[in-house]
Amino acid sequence: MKSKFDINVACAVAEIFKAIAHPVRLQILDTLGDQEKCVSEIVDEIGILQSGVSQHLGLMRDKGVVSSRRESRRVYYRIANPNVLSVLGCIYDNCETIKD
Amino acid sequence: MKSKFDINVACAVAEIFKAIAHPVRLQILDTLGDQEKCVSEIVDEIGILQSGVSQHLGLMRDKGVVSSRRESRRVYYRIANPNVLSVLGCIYDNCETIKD
DNA sequence: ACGATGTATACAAATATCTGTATGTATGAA
DNA sequence: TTCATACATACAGATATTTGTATACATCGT
Repeated sequence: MKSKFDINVACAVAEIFKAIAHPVRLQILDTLGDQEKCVSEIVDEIGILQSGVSQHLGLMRDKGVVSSRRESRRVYYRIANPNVLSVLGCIYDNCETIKD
Repeated sequence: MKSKFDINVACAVAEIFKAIAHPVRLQILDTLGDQEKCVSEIVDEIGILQSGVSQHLGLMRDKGVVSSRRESRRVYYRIANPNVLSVLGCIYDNCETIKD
């Protein structure tokens, strides 16, 4: 049986996974959950440089993982791709086993 | 609310995701599903060089994503981490939307 | 207009990943 | 032992990712 994935679909899915597959980005997505947060809130919670957070957010926005809206001086981000929330749900459900 | 993930857990989870986040490795995992296949079967189905398949399998084995057993000349691989199957299930369930 | 705050981006050095070529190792058959 | 099959690995050039520093841009208050 051939793969259900052709190479194009595999590449598209891999792009999503690559956008998630980084410790800082996982922490950002985790702190976002189904909420909306601005960059400075995320910076406070993750504890890395603002430029780094912006870069990671920009990368995820380019891949369609998060979306943003500006409200006055602040830019609010949220998880845009519902599949990402599903996948994160799988992680939480299995977090203990994934850790090991 | 601080992240449920500390940096160590985030790194561990990211390692799993990095092991998955590649077009060829996604195709390998897809063709494996819950079955066991030997390297040459995978090579036939994915259509890339044997050395490449072995390298990707080795990487995933190092990360605990797949496991292997030798039977005479052949080495059979299967998905070892049940979380990976869960996550792949999420992808399949949402494949149409992920593609876009 | 000016300064302060909040966010984004350019750049570069360090590091990691990917992939083809060549070769090595393990097993079984003759 | 020798050969063929099946798989693994070493190596290296190409490419991509990561991260800090510096700076640019956007918005608001005065």
